[in-house]
Amino acid sequence: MPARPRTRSEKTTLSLDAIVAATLALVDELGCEAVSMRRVSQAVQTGPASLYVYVPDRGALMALALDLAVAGVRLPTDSDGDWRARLELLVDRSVTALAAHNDIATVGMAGALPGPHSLRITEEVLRLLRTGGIGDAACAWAADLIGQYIASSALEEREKAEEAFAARLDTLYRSLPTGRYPTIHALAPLLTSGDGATRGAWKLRVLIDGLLAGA
Amino acid sequence: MPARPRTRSEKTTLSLDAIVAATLALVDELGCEAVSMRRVSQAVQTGPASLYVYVPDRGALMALALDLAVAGVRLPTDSDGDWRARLELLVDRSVTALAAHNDIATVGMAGALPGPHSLRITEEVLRLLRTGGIGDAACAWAADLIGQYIASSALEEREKAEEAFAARLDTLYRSLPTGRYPTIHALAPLLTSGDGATRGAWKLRVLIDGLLAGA
DNA sequence: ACCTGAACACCGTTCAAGT
DNA sequence: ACCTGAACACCGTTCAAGT
Repeated sequence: MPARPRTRSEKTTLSLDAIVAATLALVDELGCEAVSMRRVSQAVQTGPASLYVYVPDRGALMALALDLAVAGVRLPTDSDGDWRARLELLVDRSVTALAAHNDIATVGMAGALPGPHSLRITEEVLRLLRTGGIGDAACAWAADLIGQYIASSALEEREKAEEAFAARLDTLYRSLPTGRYPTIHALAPLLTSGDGATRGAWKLRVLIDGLLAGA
Repeated sequence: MPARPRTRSEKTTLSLDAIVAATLALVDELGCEAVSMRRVSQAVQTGPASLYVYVPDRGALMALALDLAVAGVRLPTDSDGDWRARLELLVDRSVTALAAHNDIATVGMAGALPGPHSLRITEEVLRLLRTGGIGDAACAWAADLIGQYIASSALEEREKAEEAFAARLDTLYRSLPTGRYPTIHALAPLLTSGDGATRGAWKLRVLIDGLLAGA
């Protein structure tokens, strides 16, 4: 076989998709804070300056990675039940998708504008709430509340260090002076009990119950 | 008058309190991301290495600043009404305190352990929920949910750039293709309507209604 | 004993220069 | 036209050396 006359060896052509995918993979591995433009550029085999051809700055790149994290979320279908069952399923899938990518949800709370995949989920949340007969203004605010819930819960449920954090919290609670913190002390076993999914389902139920109570 | 024989000129003695206060002031001014150990050390007139005598690392310093941000929150008293009114007041005060310090709430979501002032608020939230006759397990999970709500809302309501962000969101929503995002398009005016406080009060009401519905 | 200068191994971003 | 080396102005953290 003839020697291949490539100039760039194994190097894949640079593209926005490749850069964003590499970014998300690094977030999975190292967490958002440790993902630098330089590390991303290494992962796609260039220098840091080359990334700026595709992306205006680090924040925009992280926002793209956030949107990619949520790209695979499937919207519930008719066979998934009534509007409420479908809403709970959609929210749960969104939390799971984000939690699977370490602390990528922090990007959303940092004030990035939502990308197309996030918007697709927001659109469906709003549509389901309306199907449920919630008033328009309440839909708008409820979608906001649900968005907050998704981001917070994704952070709480993320795979890396969830149980480790719970254990540190538990130790803290038990070490607290009984005099100043009697209730925390009394409820300490409950405060860190249950896995993320169970707590999440409970919280989401509370949230929707509250919505319906006010309607 | 005699020449003062000071060696260190105007320099205040270094102390943990001074360092934490300087850190929070810089967060107010620049935002968490831009607050570096070097800038803090400048503000207290030393070199960066000196901070490590008082604090193990940047994360711990930010956690102390977070706790300081919430140190001034007054607990509601008997004259503030029943448990629910008092809970709503306490949560509102906590959100306001955090929102007054730029994006300091991000530190909480980044997984810092709660400091004594945060714990004092958690203790009172739990106590009030119990007073309301909520079951112990529900109290524990509800306190968690309320904590998430406080941090998220503080970020949403922070003074810097709240209205600017709402305007950017509004522009985005209106620019969306009607075909793919009909509901967002239809509700666009409502999605960014209302000031932070109004939305916050509404959300908190929903949350507690939901708690009571499930009890 | 307490403090810190200087160094190490990093950052994000820009821009002149190269192909 | 597209890409990037090299530089600029920063980082967090450590530790040997000073007082």
